[in-house]
Amino acid sequence: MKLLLVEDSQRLRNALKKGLEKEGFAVDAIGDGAEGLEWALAYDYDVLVLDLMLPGMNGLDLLARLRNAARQTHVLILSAKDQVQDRIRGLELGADDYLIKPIDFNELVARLKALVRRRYAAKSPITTIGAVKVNTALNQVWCNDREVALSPKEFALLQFLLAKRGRVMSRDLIRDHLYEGYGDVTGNVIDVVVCKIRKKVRVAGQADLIQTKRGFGYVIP
Amino acid sequence: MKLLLVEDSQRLRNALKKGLEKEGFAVDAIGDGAEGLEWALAYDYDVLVLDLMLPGMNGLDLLARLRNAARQTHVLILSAKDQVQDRIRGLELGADDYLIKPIDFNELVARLKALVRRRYAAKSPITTIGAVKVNTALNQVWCNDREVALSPKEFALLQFLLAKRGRVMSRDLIRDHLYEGYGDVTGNVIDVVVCKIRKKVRVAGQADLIQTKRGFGYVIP
DNA sequence: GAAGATTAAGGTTGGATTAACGTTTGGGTG
DNA sequence: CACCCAAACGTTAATCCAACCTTAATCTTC
Repeated sequence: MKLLLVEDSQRLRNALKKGLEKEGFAVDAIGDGAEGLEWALAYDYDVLVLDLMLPGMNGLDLLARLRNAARQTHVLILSAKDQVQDRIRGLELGADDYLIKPIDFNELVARLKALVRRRYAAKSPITTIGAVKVNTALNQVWCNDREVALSPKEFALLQFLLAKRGRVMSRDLIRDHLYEGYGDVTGNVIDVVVCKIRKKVRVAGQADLIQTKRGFGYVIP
Repeated sequence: MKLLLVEDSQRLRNALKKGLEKEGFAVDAIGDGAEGLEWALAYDYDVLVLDLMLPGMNGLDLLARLRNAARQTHVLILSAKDQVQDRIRGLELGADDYLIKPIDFNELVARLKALVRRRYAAKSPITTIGAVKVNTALNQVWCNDREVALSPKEFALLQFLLAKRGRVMSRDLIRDHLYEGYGDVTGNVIDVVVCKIRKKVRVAGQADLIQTKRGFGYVIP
């Protein structure tokens, strides 16, 4: 899940980035409003976390211009306790949710996941495919009623393919969704991660959860 | 692959033209903004590479007018590092991608190819012809409600003929689209691929999806 | 130092390409 | 008009190479 974080304070920015990455998000973190808008317009993020007080360009302006460019990216606003008017304005401009600083990290994660779920039109955080059950809210995977431990990256990949279920995802697309920035990651990383997931989530006598379409990419059918 | 390059500096223009032609693009290179707009409107380019700093007409104006004329041509912007505002404006106006000077030529080529791919993939995703249904978004082909697996090359060829439906495509044209850059592909490759597609997508008692116009090429009528 | 992420290397598979040969087409000729 | 021939096209089989899978080693991070 690709996430853009636009936040003034470097302390908070770094802390959030780290925490969110542990939760399986691929985070691009920007400190400047104008630059943030640039990134938001240039790429297709799953969700945007937006502080309202920004140098370069005000958070509300950023949001307005994003919506003006007809972008539907889900946006969660971070605001101070006394910025009631701004918060209202933000929701009017098409923000999808907001949190008041100081932030409860777990609540932030929960709300972000809800937004992502909404984006992919999944009603429930739990998906069951054959003998495999995935809970995207708790980052848990069950296989034949036994929990299997996936690493953050493994889980992120599984979750992404699940969100795009039925569609074949090329390695390029997967890479862009699992890693920050664009196009820098090379090699066979994706292959290896897929291999590991398969090994962990394998049920004897059954087709693999993740199938490969040679020359195109991977799918969960 | 028809490409329009609108770039002020003659040095860069010539260099890019040569390089891109070596990569298999058919390049029209223009140095003036107003003239560039004329060309962009006059022909149906696969992709437009647009410098922002131009004599005659500003690159952003050019882009605005192009979109104003309802042209969907994919546009890649070239800008200097400090032109953040212009870049944002460009993306808002409907540019599809941008690169910051100085340009990494390989990255330029990679991104241009991605844009062209997007162009041919993002038409209407589902086409039905007789008993055959093609979903270009999912890389799937259905024949009599049974999915048939096409290889990447087979799919690319089918997709190309579909995009040009009704028009007879010569082997040369097809080759140029399927084998960008490498140029000298000889032999009967196209014939073989067509044969394979036909075999896979054949419906008893019905004319083949792909028809051959002897001496001219292939069509999907 | 332990878990996870990434790179590297080897083995395997299947698509791409070539080449050879069979088939059709269309026009020229008696 | 029937025939023939050459070029264009169709099909199949064999070879080659790129994509893929897996394991192991190396690099990061906490």
